[in-house]
Amino acid sequence: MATAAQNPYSILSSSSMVHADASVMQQGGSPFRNHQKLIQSDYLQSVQGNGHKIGHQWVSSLAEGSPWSVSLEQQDVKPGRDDLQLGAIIHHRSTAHVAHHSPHTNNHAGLWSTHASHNSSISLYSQAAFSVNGGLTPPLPPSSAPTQSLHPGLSETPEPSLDHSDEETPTSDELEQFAKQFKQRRIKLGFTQADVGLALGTLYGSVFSQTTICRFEALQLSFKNMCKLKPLLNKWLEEADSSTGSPSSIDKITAQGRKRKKRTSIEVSVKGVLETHFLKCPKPAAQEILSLADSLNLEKEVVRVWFCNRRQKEKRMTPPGEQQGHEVYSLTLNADTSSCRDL
DNA sequence: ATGCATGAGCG
DNA sequence: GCTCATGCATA
Repeated sequence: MATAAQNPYSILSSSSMVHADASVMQQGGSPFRNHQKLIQSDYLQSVQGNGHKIGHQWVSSLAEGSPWSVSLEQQDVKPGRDDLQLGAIIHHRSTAHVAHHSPHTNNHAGLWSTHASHNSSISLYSQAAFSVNGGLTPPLPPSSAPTQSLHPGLSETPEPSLDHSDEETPTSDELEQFAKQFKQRRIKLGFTQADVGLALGTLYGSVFSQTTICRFEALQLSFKNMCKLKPLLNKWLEEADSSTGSPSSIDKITAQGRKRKKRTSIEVSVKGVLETHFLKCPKPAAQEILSLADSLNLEKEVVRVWFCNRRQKEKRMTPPGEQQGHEVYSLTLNADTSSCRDL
């Protein structure tokens, strides 16, 4: 496990690996507690042919009456910490303003915007730091032999007799297995999650972020989403260990500047309230959202999004409360979800 | 690793 | 205005 951590290039993700490894150890049961529900979804989005969505969408959509007003504000004022993951990419961040938001109640329009800071708002994919190798060239392959298969006896790994060659909808266990294996191989090969995401772009056309790879490995995506990504990751895996060392496409999809609303930080106490409401009513009506937002001194949109995210979280393979291992079918969020009338 | 956010697509 | 896939920014 420590292999990747010794990799000098891995600084940026070493911490996440450590955490993640811990969770891998305690897997056991099927995490698909919402399985039925997951399969029910119908609309298919198919792989986006290209991962380059250069976005100015935020800015443009603003023009047409969105509550957030347009601004050229630079979004980051991060103290130190995050700079160490910048690796080779030189990018310039400016320390503009600090406080950004909500001293008071439901203020619409332009809370976190308004002051234009003309900064070069070029936010690169910082987590993909050494993206100089978008292809399959491990920064520094650890000593372990790459072509070898994963060892079957680490935690338990029953290894279902499944060939990763079929693209038929896998079972939850298969996905779980694959995810676990994928992660182990990935680490052994000396790649970070960000590397993989980038490589997928250079190799197959659709880039993915560190976040997505991470969530895949942790089974934190919907069942369908997992199924969609599996073949791609599988291909990468095959490529990766067959072409260890061979230089590949060295192109890089460098970033784009996209204006994004500063992430709202919701206080724990407030989260508690939201959580409570969610349990009572996971799908509050607009009016309720409004009053809730009002009483919590949050923007309505923030509350609305919070509920959306909370619902989505509920639908993941690995539900919020537990780490995989035991199946606890507690909250059975039903699809119909009529809005609540009494609160 | 995860919280909040965005946007496509769909009623 | 929701769901879903996805990701920037942050802890």
